[in-house]
Amino acid sequence: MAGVEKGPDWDEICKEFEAYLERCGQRFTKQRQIVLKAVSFAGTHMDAEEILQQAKKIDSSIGFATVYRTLQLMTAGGILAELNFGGERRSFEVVGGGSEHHDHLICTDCGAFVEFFDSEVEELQERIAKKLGFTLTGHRMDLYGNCVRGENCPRRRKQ
Amino acid sequence: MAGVEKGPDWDEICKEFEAYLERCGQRFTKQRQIVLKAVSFAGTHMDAEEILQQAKKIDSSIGFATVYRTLQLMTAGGILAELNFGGERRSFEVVGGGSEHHDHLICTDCGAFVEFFDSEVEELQERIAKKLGFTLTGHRMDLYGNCVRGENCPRRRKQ
DNA sequence: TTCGCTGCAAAGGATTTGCATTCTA
DNA sequence: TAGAATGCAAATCCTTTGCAGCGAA
Repeated sequence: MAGVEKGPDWDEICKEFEAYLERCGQRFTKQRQIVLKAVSFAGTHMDAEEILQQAKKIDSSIGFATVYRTLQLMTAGGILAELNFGGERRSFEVVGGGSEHHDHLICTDCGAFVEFFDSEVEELQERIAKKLGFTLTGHRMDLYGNCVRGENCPRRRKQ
Repeated sequence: MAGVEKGPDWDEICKEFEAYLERCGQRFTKQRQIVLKAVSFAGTHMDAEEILQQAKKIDSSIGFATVYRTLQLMTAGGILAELNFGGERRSFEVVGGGSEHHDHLICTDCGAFVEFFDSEVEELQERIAKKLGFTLTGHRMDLYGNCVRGENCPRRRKQ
């Protein structure tokens, strides 16, 4: 069943990151909290620039280095996933903190963006991996298409 | 059914690129042929550096600029698809010239790489896109997992 | 007091661009 | 011959790193 994703729970995600940091003997500093807050803020994927801007609203002294270092940590800790949509710059989205896994559907005309979850896809992927002799640990699936708005789409990029 | 992909046919892919260039009022130059040859050579994805090296074997005077410009053209023309596997540098693979579409399965331990095609996946994706009000034009699906070789894998990166 | 963390600035790497020259239709 | 395409080098853009000072256990 295709449906809409559930957002991450702040407390849970916070706890998760803190636990990861502790496991690595690292500290859950003010800046790391701010970056975490910044990246969960939008509820969708953001690139480093956007995350920095958001973080700066909370503490303007934060710099790129801290943001990048924190993003790396959070990705390693399974709090964030890294996304790359064709040609665009690297971006990140929350996958920890009880946020449900989802895939993406992107309109190539206007950039409209839908996140969805489909259990059939998940099962099928398991079966495929198994058949090919792999133990599945993760996946990403991006669908590209044109949204219903078609030629009337206000954000349409090309005619 | 999961299976192995079919490689591109050189004549067909050549014709396809030439037709695209003609449509855009551009020329099918010697260098563009060489880059095309270079990227179809390996039969799998290659990054710009690898493509340049391959191209230089045919004509050592070719430079990065030409390679990048040509890759961009070929991607726009639907001859190549751009790939980004987590964190690694951008790479490209042939999707035109009658090469069959496929998805990827990557071992996160050793980098083992399998290309597969599964018609159930294709159908399912169509259904999902339709349900969400999109006309599907393309997709990519990457599965991550651990290959059978497990701890005995000679190329294993981490213990 | 120690060791990790931060911010700054500089370094690094990949990709793109400007320009004079060369090539192709 | 005109407009494109090329190769070089310089410029950009994104990301990482080095380092001195700051902060938390």
